[in-house]
Amino acid sequence: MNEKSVETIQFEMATLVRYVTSVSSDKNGKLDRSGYLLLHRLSSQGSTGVKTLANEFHLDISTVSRQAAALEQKGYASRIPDPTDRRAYSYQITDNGKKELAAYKKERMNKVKNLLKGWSEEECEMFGQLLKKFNRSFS
Amino acid sequence: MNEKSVETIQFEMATLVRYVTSVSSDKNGKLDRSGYLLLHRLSSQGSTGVKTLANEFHLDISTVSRQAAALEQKGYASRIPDPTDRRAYSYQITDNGKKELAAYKKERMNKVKNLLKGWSEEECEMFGQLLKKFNRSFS
DNA sequence: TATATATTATTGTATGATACAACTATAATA
DNA sequence: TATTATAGTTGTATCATACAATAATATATA
Repeated sequence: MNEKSVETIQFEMATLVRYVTSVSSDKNGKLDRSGYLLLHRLSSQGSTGVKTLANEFHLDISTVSRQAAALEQKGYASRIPDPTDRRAYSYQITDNGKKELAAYKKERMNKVKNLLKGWSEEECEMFGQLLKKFNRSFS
Repeated sequence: MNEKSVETIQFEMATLVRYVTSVSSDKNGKLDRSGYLLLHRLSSQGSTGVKTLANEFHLDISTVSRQAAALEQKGYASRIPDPTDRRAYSYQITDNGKKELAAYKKERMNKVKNLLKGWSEEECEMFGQLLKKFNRSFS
């Protein structure tokens, strides 16, 4: 394994996170990054409870619990009691949530598109696939 | 611009940040991610004040001020008064800071190396370069 | 020179994202 | 039935960030 490549990846990864972490602070009770990912999951793979979500995301249940509660509070998801297990709930995306998810995604895509100005088609494709592959390796 | 690529990048980027953001919680007063980047900067480009650092990092001065104070508190950097301007200070990495920087970097590299198992040399190289290019586009 | 303005940095306060620990309620098991 | 396991929430803590207010000093202007 080429040390230099690993070094670059490691450093640029930290740098990237610093950039992306800069609070977007859209405010107005809209979606935030964590809510976006959660809502995306609910939208693309259907309703489920916080435990499952936490496992999938490799996050603590308490973290997801709060994120889900925030989504519900904003009206983007609804908390539905499990009829077969009175401890359990599942979160389901609402129509309003679908709208906001689409809007937020569009906004994110515009930002990324802007950063990708001057990139070739191949580079974009490659970058996306490598990011995806890297993320898969966390699981 | 291929929408699909942008969509992938945008989504995987959010996912990546979620993974990396998971609190490492090494504790013990050691380095954290922000301290690592700051110390790296001080090490590779020399001493300077928080304003310059904040500009370079695209962070608020207050954020860097706290990060620098944390480094000083841990003994990894020292706060040196500017002899020509009594408002100003520069932060200089200490020997202890150099040691900790090297140790932290090594630790990070091991983690990344682990995630990169099974990747080809070319993929690693490409991923590093694309991350770098993407980060440059923030500036 | 005296006053006004700009600059460097710190500190107070707030939010987002996360974890761990304590707890409640319910289910499953021995 | 008594114990243990499970789903979820809430309290508390840390890291990472921003914005606003402030202190001290430097620079510019009247």
